[in-house]
Amino acid sequence: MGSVKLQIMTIRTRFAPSPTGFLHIGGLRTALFSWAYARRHGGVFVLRVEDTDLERSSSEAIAQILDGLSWAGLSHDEGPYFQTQRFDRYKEVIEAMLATGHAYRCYCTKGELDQMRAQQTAQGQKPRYDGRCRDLKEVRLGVTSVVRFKNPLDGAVVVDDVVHGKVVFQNVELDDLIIARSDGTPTYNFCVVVDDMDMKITHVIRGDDHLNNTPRQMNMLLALGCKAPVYAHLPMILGSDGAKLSKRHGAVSVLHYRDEGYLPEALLNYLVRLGWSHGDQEIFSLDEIVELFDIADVNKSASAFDGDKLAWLNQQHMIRAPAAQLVAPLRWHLARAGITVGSDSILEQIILVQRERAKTLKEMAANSVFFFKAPTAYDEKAVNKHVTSEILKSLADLAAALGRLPDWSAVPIHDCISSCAAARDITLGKLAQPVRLAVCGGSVSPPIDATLAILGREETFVRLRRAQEHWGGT
RNA sequence: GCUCCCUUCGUCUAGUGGCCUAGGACAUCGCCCUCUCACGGCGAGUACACGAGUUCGAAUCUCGUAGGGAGCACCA
Repeated sequence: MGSVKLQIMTIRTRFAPSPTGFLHIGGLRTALFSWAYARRHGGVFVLRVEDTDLERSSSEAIAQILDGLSWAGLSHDEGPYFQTQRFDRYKEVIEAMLATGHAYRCYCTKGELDQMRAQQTAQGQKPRYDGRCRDLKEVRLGVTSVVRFKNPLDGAVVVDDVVHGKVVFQNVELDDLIIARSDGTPTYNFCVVVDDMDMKITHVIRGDDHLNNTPRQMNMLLALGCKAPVYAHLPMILGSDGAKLSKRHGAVSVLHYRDEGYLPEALLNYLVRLGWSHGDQEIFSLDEIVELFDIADVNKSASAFDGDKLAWLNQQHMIRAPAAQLVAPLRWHLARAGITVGSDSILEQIILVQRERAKTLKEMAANSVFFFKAPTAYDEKAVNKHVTSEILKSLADLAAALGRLPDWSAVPIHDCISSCAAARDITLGKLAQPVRLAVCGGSVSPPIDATLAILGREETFVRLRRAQEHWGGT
């Protein structure tokens, strides 16, 4: 038919973690890119758990990965599928490949294979299966067989990668990989192929440590009469020292960032800027990421993780977010610091005055404990510096003046402190610092007027009196 | 060892032959703002891994070299 084939293809991406450990930022970024790409094109984001390694997979890891994704807000449209629940399907495909001659049984023992590899390595060759069982006619008794894929012997596979461009692999470099172990269970590379085919994945977005697996997967797809998906291999994320991120070295669970007081949108913003940019823009909302992100713009080189920039972005997001949105997480962090807060309104007020002086919610919580717990000690150095007998007199004046204020809010409080200072012919700072010490115990807090306003009249007087008594005696 | 990938300020990046004596951001340092701490504003230093070639002209194209990474399992 000569008509133009205009097919509306639904974009389908997938995130396919193996539950052998926690979800770390590398995995989260892969998930983010797949998610964002699907969202941008109105596609479907599939979650698949690659748990064929029964030994190393755990249900705790699965739960942890799911928690991490849900905290980050990367919701999937399909799944989670579990490879362990698809063994019948894999078996079926293996039988079919055996029948069509795309796969064969191999009776080589582990010992034989080890010996083969040892020999090849000794000769400076790449260790690989030499195909000795490829054309075997009869079964070998007494040895349980594995099943190998019959990889083409010549020609080349071209991976047309969205981020790397065309990458050519010679088939001679590829050997016949095992697709079913001697116990019949399927192996990773094969499961991926069957799953991507069955789940109609159109775009495979994954770490570039998989680039070398791709030609084999494409060959298998071809043997199954299936069109290869579009591949995009993302560069890796390295530790802050430029070394590979691993569990032993710097890799932590994404939930660790929640515990440290980071906003998921800030983490995602940080991750999307690793290997990708949009002009000079640094701050992206989740919506903007969905709207602007394109894998085609991702660059090829690995990037190092920079905690300082993450912290800066986190603060920027806290400053931009509606205060109400930070109430729940701040309450959570305060609770972790031993403070339970009922009222939303006081938390909103605190957020408004604290967010430009904290990089994380955890830090904000720590800096805000004094609002709920009177200081048990005063910073000695600061007291020596700011509290004198003269100041103590001014403090008494101020307490009296504050007591006469009809309206307890920041502006009148500020005017009151300033006029008190002016009356004594001292700067505002000279008076504000002792007050600050009295109410929060240290020399750092939000502006003194806002601090007292939030603290409330009663509490302010209690703390002022206590400090005056304390300092008066020394 | 073999195959594949990567290489712009300390870090993340802009840059697709002339707009580049290389732009932005984080970090660093200085100044301003200022009741503290911050936020914010302004400014400074700092980079095209190296070597050849193509070209009137190269961060950008080609080839080498070096360095880094991945893969080469009955792991994923």
